[in-house]
Amino acid sequence: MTPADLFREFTAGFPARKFSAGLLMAFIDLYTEIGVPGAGFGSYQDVIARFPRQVKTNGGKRANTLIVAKADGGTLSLRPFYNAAERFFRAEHKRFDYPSCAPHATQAWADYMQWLDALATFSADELAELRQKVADYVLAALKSQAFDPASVKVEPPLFRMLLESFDMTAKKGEPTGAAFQGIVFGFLRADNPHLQIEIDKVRTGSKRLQRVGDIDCWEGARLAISAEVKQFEIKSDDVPDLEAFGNDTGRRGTLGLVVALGFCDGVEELIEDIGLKPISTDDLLRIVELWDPLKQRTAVASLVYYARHVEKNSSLAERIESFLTMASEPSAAP
DNA sequence: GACCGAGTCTCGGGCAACAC
DNA sequence: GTGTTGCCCGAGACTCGGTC
Repeated sequence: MTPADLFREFTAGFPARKFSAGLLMAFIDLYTEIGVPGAGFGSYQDVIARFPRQVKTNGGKRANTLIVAKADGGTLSLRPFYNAAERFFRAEHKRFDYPSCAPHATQAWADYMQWLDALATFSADELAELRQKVADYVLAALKSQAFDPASVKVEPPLFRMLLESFDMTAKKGEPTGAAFQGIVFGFLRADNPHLQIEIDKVRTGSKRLQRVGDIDCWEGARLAISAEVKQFEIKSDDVPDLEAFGNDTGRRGTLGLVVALGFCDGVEELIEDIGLKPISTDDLLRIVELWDPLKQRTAVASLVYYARHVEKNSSLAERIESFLTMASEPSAAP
C-alpha cells in the first residue's frame, strides 16, 4: 500500500468514522516518536518485535488501546497522540463536527492494522506529507465554527442606560416625580411578569383610589408587592410618613418597597425596622445589570407606555423617546 | 490531598438489514 | 411499505495512578 492508496482509503472511510483522521495522525506521530521511519521495518509485526505491545496497563488491567514498550524501558501510548490530534481539529481549528471520542477512537486502533503495516514502511518525509494531507482534508471537509464577535448584533442595555444617564428632574411641562415613577413602574413590570401592575399619574392620591402604594402589583386578589416611589433622597425625618404604608403592607403580608434616589446615613435601617425594603437607584442598577436585553426592552416599553398613556405627558414622552433614539445608536452603547 | 490525564465501561441514538 | 432488531458511532461517567 502506497501513501496515495492509504490516503484514498482514509478519505473513503472518513464520512463513517471521522475519528479515523486523528487515529491516522496518532499512528504517524507514535511511529515517528519511537523512530520507525527509515529503520527498515516491513510491517506492524516488525515494529512490535522491536517495541513490544503492552497488553496490560500500568495498573495491571487489560489494555484496549495501543501501548508499546520503548527501548529505554518506558512505555508509550497511542492516547496522548490522539488527544493532540483531536485538540488540533476541535480546539485550535474550531472543527466541532470532529467527534470528541478519544477513548472510543483509541480502542478502535486494531481495525486499522493495514494502515499500521503500511505506515511502518514509509519514510519520514512520506509520513509527514501524509499527515499534512490528512489534516488539510479534515479542515476542508469540516466547516469551521469559529466564533466571530462581529457577527453578533448586541442590543444596547437601554433600561440600564436610562437608570444611569436619564435626567429625572422635571423639565418644563412635566410633573415632578413622573420620570422616576415611570422608571420604577418599568422595573417592576419587567421584573414581575406574573403579576398585574397598577399605577396612576403622580399626585393622584393612592388612598382616594383605595390603593396601598404608588405602584401595586397583584397576584389575583392578593397584593404581592407595593412600592412607594420618592424622587428625592430620603432623610430620617421622612420615615414617620412611611409608617402607615409599612403597617398596611405588613397587615396584608405584602412585600413593601420604598424606592428612592438615595437614603441618608442610617435611614435604610430605620425603614427596614418598620418592615419595608429600601431600594436606591444604585440597587436598581445592580439588579438591572443582570438582565438580558429582552427584559430591558420590556422595562423600557413599560416606561414609554406610562409616559404616553398613564401620565399622558407629551413633554416627558418625547424626552424619553429622544433619549432612547440616541442611546440606540451604535456608538452610544457601552 | 487535590488535581489531572489516561484508560475502561456504559448508554443513547442513528442507521442499515431483515422479517413480515 | 412498515416495524423490529442489532450494530456501531459518539458522548460522557467513572476509576485509577501519577504528580505536585
